[in-house]
Amino acid sequence: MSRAGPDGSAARRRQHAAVFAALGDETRLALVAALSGGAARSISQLTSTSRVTRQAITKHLRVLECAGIVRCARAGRESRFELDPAPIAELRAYLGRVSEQWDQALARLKALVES
Amino acid sequence: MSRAGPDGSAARRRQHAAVFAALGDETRLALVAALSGGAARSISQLTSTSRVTRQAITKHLRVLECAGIVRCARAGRESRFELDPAPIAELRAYLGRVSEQWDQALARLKALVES
DNA sequence: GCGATGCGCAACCGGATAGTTGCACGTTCC
DNA sequence: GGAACGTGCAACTATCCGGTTGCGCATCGC
Repeated sequence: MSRAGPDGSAARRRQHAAVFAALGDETRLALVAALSGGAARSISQLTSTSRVTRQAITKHLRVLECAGIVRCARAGRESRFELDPAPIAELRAYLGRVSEQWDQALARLKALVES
Repeated sequence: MSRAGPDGSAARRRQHAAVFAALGDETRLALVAALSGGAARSISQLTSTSRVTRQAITKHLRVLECAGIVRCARAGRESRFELDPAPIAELRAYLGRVSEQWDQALARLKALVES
């Protein structure tokens, strides 16, 4: 398990797992989709299009914030949340490294068979 | 929340969430890394490089299998697991759509400011 | 000032999950 | 045949997670 994968250190893997886990929920994925439009939205706004309580949405937003996927800025009496695409881009790059490693393995196998 | 994001239907979102959740664990991420080399490995092999029990590894492999990330094939007395890169590629594409939507929003904002 | 709005905090609940241990069964190999 | 190996199944525990409710506080608008 400590074999060098497409991942860096174990700490890096832990970080990736945290972001994956944050995205591993339907409601949170919907929040990300709602925020991917670029506009910052308040908790109430994000709750209005959902079927669960404002508190539930708040918890989900905190999870996303801890994973770095989302940033919060207080504006008057409302908390406006905004997407931070950096962790998402990092995750995408990570998945790309996994796929790449897989493709290279297939290519090596193919070359071995054809030799 | 039902606003059209980079996601398709709600069912599609549910599926994505399931795969994200499957990857949202350090141990499972390590398993994926170990299997990304292309070779199929038995449970004992995968356990030997880990600090947890074989049973724990087995459970994690079942989770990955349910998410479609991994396939299992019985070979004699051992179960050999192999990576299926399709869901990972799909997730990568999904993250790409999120980033793209974000970039387009930024571009529109920039155009608006400069007009 | 006062009602309405938006939020945070805390407690609580049910179900999922990560992990362990113990045991039984098929398979391989000598 | 018998020992060693690789798995599967079941039970059990502790913890985490998603969700709700209730309450209190700050802020905005009239």
